[in-house]
Amino acid sequence: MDTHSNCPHNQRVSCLDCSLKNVCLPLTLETGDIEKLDNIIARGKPLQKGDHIYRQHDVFSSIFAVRSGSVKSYSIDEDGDELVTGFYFPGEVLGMDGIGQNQHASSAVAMETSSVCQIPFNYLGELSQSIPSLQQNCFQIMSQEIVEDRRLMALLGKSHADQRVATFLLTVSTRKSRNRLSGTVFRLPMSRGDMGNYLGLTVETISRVFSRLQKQQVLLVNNKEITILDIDGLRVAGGAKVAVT
Amino acid sequence: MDTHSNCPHNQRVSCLDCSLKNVCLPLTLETGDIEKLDNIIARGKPLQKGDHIYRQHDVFSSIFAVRSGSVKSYSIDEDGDELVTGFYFPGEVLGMDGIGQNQHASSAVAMETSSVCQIPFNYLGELSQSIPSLQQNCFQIMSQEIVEDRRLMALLGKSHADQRVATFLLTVSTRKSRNRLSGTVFRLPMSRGDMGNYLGLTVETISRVFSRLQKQQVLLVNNKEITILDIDGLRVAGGAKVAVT
DNA sequence: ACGCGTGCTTGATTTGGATCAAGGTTAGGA
DNA sequence: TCCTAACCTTGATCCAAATCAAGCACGCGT
Repeated sequence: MDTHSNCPHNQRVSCLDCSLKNVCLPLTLETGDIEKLDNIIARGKPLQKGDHIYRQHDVFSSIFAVRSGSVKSYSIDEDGDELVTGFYFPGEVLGMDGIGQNQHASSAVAMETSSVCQIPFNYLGELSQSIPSLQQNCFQIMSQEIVEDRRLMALLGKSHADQRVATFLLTVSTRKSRNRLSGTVFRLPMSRGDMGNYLGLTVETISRVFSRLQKQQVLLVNNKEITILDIDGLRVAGGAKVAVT
Repeated sequence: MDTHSNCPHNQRVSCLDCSLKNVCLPLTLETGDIEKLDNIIARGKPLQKGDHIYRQHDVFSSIFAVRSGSVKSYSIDEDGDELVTGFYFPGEVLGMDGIGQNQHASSAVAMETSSVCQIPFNYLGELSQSIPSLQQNCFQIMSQEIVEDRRLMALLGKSHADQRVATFLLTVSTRKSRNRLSGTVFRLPMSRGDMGNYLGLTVETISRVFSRLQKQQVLLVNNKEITILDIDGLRVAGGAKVAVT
């Protein structure tokens, strides 16, 4: 196993050395406190595409932070249908939907080779008792998740197909940028099916919207590789008013 | 002002005496800890229909628990459209979407004469440092909010009008029952427009679904008064499989 | 009590996206 | 390397809910 520290799937990196420390859970922590957090975090070996991090109804014990790769969360409803509930990129935290019921409300699976940090929740709770800003961070991350879910609900409730897809791409773009990656040229790790499921659209509709946006010179689509040619055009497709200049 | 303790809008009730203590924030607290929580909670005079509790973009400082009446939360999007994000009944906590950005992501308004308990969040955070189960409760309430938002997202993403309305009514029924109120005969405090907005449907569709369900002898609708005649029928309309007996 | 406005219901028409159908492309395994 | 299965694209048709339109009922303030 490669332990060279610049390997993105490296297991041994401490939060202190992690390139994500400013976007992940340690967000506002001081060096001493990061070390304490560091001690409770477990880092498993890299996950392969299709490997599960946890499964729906598993007893809840930890939350997870994505270090590299990407993760999809989904649940199976009463009719046996899959329901994609979220996508997670490096620096993002997942699993918090399990706290309330003490069991995971969804399953989480790697969409590509990925590595995640496991943060045992009872230790995190205890640690939060002595590090006020860590407790604050936990509240903030959960609150943010609520805000983003609300945004998506709005999108699902009142937007048309083009707007949903455009907004989704803009969201992904923003999240990639936050990790200092290109916000205009990126790879979408999920299938069209998963994207459609998440956005409440069929595969066919997703495909058609991509074709349409490409015809309008807004996007360049090459399978999963996306190039945003005209980000304002995408915002307009997403429902934004035309800039009054 | 009436201070008689059985008045539902009474300002002076302590959490200890409050009929909601088993469904609200004090959920798992011990008597001594409830007293500590009690000391930080402010109880204003009753709100009239249309009074705001907080407004979108206000600086965040407190979360609120509904004591009586009912509250609607909504936000205004970039196009100036109202977007209903939730309804809150007695014992339910609102305002947690403001923690992440330190400003409220939505506005909250009383849908009828109501009273709410104001819980200053910085004191609550401090108190949580010394009462582990209170911290745990806060995490649980937020986690539960995420789970419920996910459920609604699923509903908005893949369900038809009848299913959305049926599921919504079942949710309200469950929440009324939790407060030891009738789960089959109740008043919907919101307008058809707000309900439609929340469910991603138009007023006309809401109205038609109600008529349809009434024709099917599943509901009895009298303006805002709802009587559920056949709760299994409603579950079937909500997409449940027919019971195999 | 009356009048007015807001909110609700019902009907007719339109439309965006689902569904059905078929062919093309890509990636992974033998 | 080829084969196969999963995934993606494009076209044709259908349908559920939006939109447009009009009348009704309830509650509120004077």
